[in-house]
Amino acid sequence: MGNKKTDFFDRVYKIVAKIPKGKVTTYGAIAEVCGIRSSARTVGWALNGATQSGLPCHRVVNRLGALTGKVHFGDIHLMEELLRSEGVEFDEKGYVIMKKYFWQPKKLTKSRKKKN
DNA sequence: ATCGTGACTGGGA
DNA sequence: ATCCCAGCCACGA
Repeated sequence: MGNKKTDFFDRVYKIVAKIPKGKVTTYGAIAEVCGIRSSARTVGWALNGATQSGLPCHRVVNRLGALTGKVHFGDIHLMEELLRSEGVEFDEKGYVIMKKYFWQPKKLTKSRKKKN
């Protein structure tokens, strides 16, 4: 409805929830889909309250494929294990192989009233 | 109202 | 190659 900024958070949650299992996406990608291409930080801030929302925030990494969210997860090992259990592979640096597992979210069409 | 911070990103040195 | 700086948006104090 008329919500503006709050709607932004909702979009982030929606997108994160749509991340396919075994795939990951970046803050920047989500930000762009949300309409704030230039502010990936805000995405992380939104997820800050999403950790308890039951969203697969462990599938969200930075553009390098590093699990930066481990700070709020408490254990980076946990996040890595979660991704590994989904089939995601890491390189020697411990980064997700973005070239293989990066998932590009699609823009949320507001006009999806008909046809699904 | 302003100021500072942050789960980021890109470009420059 | 690595390190540093500036930009960006939203929120808490």
